[in-house]
Amino acid sequence: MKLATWNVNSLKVRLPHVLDWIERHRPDALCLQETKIEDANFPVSAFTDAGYHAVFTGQKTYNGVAIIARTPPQAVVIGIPDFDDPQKRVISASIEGMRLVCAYVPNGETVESAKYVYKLDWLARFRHWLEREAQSHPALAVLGDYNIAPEDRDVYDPVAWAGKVLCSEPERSAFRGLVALGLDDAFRRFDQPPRSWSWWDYRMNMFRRKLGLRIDHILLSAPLAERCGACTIDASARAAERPSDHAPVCCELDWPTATAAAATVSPVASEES
DNA sequence: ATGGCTATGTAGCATAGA
Repeated sequence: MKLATWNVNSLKVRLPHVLDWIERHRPDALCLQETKIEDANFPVSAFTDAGYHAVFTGQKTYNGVAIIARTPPQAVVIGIPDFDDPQKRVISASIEGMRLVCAYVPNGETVESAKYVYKLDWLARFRHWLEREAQSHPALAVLGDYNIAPEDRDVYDPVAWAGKVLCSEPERSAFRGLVALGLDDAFRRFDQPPRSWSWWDYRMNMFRRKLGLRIDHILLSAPLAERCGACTIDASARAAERPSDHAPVCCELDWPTATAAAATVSPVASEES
């Protein structure tokens, strides 16, 4: 079972990249952020043709999230319930007996910005909702662009970024608050190369210079975390022609799936069922 | 080097990303 998350920074521009990526990696689910596309224009058939189902909520120009999955996502919920946010940042659904939350956390712009206040308020509401979600869904995965570098080792120049947006203590505290719900940062369960990033600024040749931040994360509840065998960042996607500024983050779980079960069921057994 | 690069909406640039 493979789960992934990728901020594509426009699904219209990045659709060929995404189709190529799912063809090569065959994730069971891929969470997308910054689709920047209205629902009426979502490229449903491109994913259907690739053998995937898609659920999504989007808007023109900004934000927009989607879950692409090999099996039909069930019990789809748009947004954070009881939070009337016009910005399309959250979609959640169930597949293969687990609950997936796809999130695009606000950027915040600068710590002096009103957008930063919105970001912290948004994160508080997100946490409050996830606390209940974790209770009702023991197998919970929260994937997305958190726009938070949790620790100094997630930043290419922690001194220069100290206190800045994405690295400020209130943001890091909010991230730890999510972890405190029993959600484990899958990437840090394993030995990783030092200076692992998921985002590189388009400017100043930051990718070529290997200067970035790790701000895209997969958080797993205990039943999933203990079955997680790997978590990696596919930085090669950032080297593509016309890339997103983010790379996909991917985790593998030892988790039974319907497709795997169907392959192991004998013809006789399936006739009896 | 408070710029730089990319995408969108819209027809010049402004806004946003992080």
